[in-house]
Amino acid sequence: MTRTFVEQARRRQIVEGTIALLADEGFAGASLSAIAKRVGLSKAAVLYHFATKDEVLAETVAHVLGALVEEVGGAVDAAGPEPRAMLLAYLRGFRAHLRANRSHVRVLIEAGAASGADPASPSRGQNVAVMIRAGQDVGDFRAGDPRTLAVIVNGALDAVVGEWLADPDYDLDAAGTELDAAVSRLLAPDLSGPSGKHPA
Amino acid sequence: MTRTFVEQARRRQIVEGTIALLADEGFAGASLSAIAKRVGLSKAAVLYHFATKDEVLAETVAHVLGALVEEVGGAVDAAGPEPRAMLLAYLRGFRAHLRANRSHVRVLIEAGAASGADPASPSRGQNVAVMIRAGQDVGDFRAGDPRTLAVIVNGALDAVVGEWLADPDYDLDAAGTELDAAVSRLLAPDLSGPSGKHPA
Amino acid sequence: MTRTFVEQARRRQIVEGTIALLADEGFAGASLSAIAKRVGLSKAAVLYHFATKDEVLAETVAHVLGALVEEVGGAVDAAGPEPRAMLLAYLRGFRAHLRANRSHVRVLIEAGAASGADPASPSRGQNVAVMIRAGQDVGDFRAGDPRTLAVIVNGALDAVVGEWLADPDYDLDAAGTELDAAVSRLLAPDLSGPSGKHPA
Amino acid sequence: MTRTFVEQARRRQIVEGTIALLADEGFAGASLSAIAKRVGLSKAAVLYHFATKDEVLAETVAHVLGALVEEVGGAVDAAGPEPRAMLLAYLRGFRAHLRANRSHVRVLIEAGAASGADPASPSRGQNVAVMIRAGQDVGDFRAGDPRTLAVIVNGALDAVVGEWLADPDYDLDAAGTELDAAVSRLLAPDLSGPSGKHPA
DNA sequence: CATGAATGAGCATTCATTCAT
DNA sequence: GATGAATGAATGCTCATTCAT
Repeated sequence: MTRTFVEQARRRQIVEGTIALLADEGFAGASLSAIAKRVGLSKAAVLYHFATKDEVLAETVAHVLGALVEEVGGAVDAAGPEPRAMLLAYLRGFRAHLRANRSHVRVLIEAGAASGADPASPSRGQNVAVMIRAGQDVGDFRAGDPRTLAVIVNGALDAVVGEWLADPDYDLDAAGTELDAAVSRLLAPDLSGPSGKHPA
Repeated sequence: MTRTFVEQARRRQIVEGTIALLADEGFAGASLSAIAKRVGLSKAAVLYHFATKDEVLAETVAHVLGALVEEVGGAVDAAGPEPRAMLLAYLRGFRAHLRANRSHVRVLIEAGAASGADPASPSRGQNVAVMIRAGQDVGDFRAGDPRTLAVIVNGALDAVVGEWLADPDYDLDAAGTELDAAVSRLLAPDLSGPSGKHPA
Repeated sequence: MTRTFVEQARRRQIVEGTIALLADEGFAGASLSAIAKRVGLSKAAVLYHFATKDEVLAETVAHVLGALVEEVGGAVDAAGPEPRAMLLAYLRGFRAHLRANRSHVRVLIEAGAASGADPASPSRGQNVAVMIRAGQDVGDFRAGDPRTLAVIVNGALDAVVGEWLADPDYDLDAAGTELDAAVSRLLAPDLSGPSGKHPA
Repeated sequence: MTRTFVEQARRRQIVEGTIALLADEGFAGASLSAIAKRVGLSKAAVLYHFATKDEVLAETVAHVLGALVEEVGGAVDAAGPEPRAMLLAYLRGFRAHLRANRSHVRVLIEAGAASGADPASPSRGQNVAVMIRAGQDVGDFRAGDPRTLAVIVNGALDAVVGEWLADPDYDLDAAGTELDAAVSRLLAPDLSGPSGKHPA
């Protein structure tokens, strides 16, 4: 179970190469020999460090997801405890992380499309839903099913990043500003009345 | 060039089977023999009706996309010329079509993820952008880059449908109502001033 | 066994198409569907007239061979009975027939290469050998193993025609004149002595 | 680029097996699995050493051709510089090499029939033509188009070897002696006059 | 007579995986 | 640690042939 330092470095190296390969060719083009060639090792060497090709891919996705969660999670935590600020930090941190790690985007998209509905683990939706519910509780956000609102917010966020991936000329920062405003508006409480209570 | 009626029926039957298979296994599992087994034919028989496996997949995607475009496009056109009504018809028609054709959803998702950014052809974003711009011109929608707003709306819409695909217990109708409201809000013009002019 | 007139015409038509196809693509490219397409029939229609694809090919080769034997044989018989004149008629008739039926050449070459050594049936060599032996008996040709001399003459003849097939600019008539001279010389009796007697 | 010694041995082994297979079944029967079975490997193993089945066949033909050219070319060069001696060395060396490598013959025949007109590369004819022209220049050979004379000589040579391939009882040595005599006669200069000048 | 439809066998090739070294 | 060698299973596709109509 305990891995030597060198061993960990080799695994990391293989994962990095796989990310780069996935960014260029997608999962469909990620054969074991393609991975090996990218990393500069033999196929057998890759399978020496990983039991299986699927393990390589799983760890690659986990790594991408982990990096995202770590950075974005940190930013969100740092922005606490007001829900509005946390949600904003989430939106901005998410975009910032992927702008800085463009090659991660395709991994996330295809991993999401292949498996469940949500690219970044099922818990992503839940985390955002929790933030939204908290905002509703303090009256920052309007009423509405938190789960669905979270789905909407995440969907919009993913779509903006995806558009940038497909078209590098697309201005992600400008779009991000637009997105922040849109999320603000769609979650803004009604002017009249208290609302605040979430139903479902 | 002209195909006999029976021939068209067979092709249709193969396409339907492929849709069902893709819904269950995704593109990665859609080998020719899997398709053939699903349809109840031999591999060679499938290739008798289609020149190539890729042609089967292409026609399948085209069929799914065509059905979507036809129904949703019809609903939008019927909703006539006010942009708000058209956009609402788009959101509702899209959900209604996919609720009635659940197996189409995964085809759209994976087809979109594989090719460009947008599942339903690049023009989907443009069509929605045009509706949004029209709404801005008549003062129904607030200012903001139509392209990004369209990306946001479509992203939210896709995410809601995707959530329903991943979790059949998810109440798509309730979520849809929530989504309509959210889109309304995020596009609603500011109370003060006319604005209405789109920048980019 | 007895075939109707129409039936024979259809078979002939298929054979002609196959000859043309073989001239263009060779045996390797002569799939049943390629044959059918060339003739303008369905695969099934071809197999209605012939039990088997191999039967099509066999009859095609037989037809090509038959045409050759008939014309050349006629010319040789007409030139008789002097062996020298007959052999000359053979050489000229062979070239003339293939110059007039260029598409037959590749059929003969590939049929010969695929099966035994001699393109045009094993008996071709024997017939030429008989002519040579006759010439030796009357003192027109020098001594030497008739079988080998026949092999040499036929080999030279085939090579000249093959060269013309490979290079349409090659002057077959000039080469033919050269060949006739060469054969004359290589079979010419020695000036001194009687010889004439064949050994083996 | 550089291949290990063991790797070269394996490739050679596969090539040898392919030669044997081609001798028995011809190109038409040389499927990859037939090759693999002959060598005692799996199909995948053969494709591990060669990128492609066509590469196997190409290297096989190249090997056969190379061995022929090397041995015969060496014999011809050693016989130099008189044209008559060189041509004789060519005829004898060619037969000797193929008598010692019977399995090569069918490879040469079918490779030649498949591609251009001439089994052993287009340059074979040219090389012989050059020898003939040289002999004409020194008055050893009679006048006549060197290209056609080369075609005739090579055709006769191939035919003799082909006859021996088809009938193992055929006495190749006796036939070779006969062939040498025949070529001598057909190229012998006229008794009267010098001639020697080649026209075309 | 002729064909559209269908199929099983075979094709070359790719793949993830195993193993001796 | 790492790799070259090898393989069985699966891939998309072509083929000659069958058969109901």
